[in-house]
Amino acid sequence: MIYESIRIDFNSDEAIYMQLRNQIILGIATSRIQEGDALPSVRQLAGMIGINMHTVNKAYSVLRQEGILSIDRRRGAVIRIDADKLYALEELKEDLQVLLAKAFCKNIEKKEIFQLVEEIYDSYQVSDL
Amino acid sequence: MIYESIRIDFNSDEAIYMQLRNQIILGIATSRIQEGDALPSVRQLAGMIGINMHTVNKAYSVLRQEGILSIDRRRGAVIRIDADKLYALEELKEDLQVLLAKAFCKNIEKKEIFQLVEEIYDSYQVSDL
DNA sequence: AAGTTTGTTACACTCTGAATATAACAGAAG
DNA sequence: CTTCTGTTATATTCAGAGTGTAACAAACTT
Repeated sequence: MIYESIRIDFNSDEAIYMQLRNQIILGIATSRIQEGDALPSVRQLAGMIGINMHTVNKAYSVLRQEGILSIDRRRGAVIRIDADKLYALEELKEDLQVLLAKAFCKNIEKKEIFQLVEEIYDSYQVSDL
Repeated sequence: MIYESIRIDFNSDEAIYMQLRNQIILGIATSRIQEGDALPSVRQLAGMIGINMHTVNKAYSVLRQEGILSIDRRRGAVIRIDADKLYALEELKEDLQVLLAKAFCKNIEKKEIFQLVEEIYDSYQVSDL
């Protein structure tokens, strides 16, 4: 993955460590990061992006807690896609409930949502062919 | 809508005004609040839930900015479902990209997501028959 | 007409979390 | 042995959340 491509919006109301976490997850989904890959060290990535070491560390910690990163002392931070789908599904459902409720308020039809999901999810699928 | 049914988790890391905003949106989607309905005044609702007036006011302000509430001086806060779908679709797409990326990392298949979307969205549809 | 309720705004305060900075430590790698 | 790693600790600044009190004009109630 080209870590220089990571862009942080410092004017955003979203926390930097959350933006970083999201971009890493997106990087995995788009296969720019692959399972087993080692991420840069917290100091390296912090230097690349231009933020503090602890901010990167927090993003890694969140990803580790979510079961996406596995931080090995010798290999560094490694992508680990395991299968704790049970909790992930529960979490996804709660997030979708709020998201779809607003979509419903905006008169966005189910067909349009299906199209969106299809479009986005397929863009993740194709990339590891 | 039974506003006494609104439950705020004070131990949550999510802001109170955001929890309230989400519950109102969910209330609309599940037809517990209907278009044209007038919401309680900021002081009333604050008294019901047991929070400050300004917190309720902030939730209303967010909903107003999202084009869901229309605050009229004489009629109070009224549900207004208008059609600025263009921006709503863009926003939904960005949120879905992150959400589905994590789902992809968790090996949640597209079929499972479709089932979730169908289940949730239908629970909104049926309620206004 | 008088009193009440409304949304709105303003100011001040506490508290939490985000982000940064600096520093130190043990373990692994060169 | 030196360098780099993750990790932890302490401290600071800053923004936002939440609450409290107060005031105002407009609208409603009686």
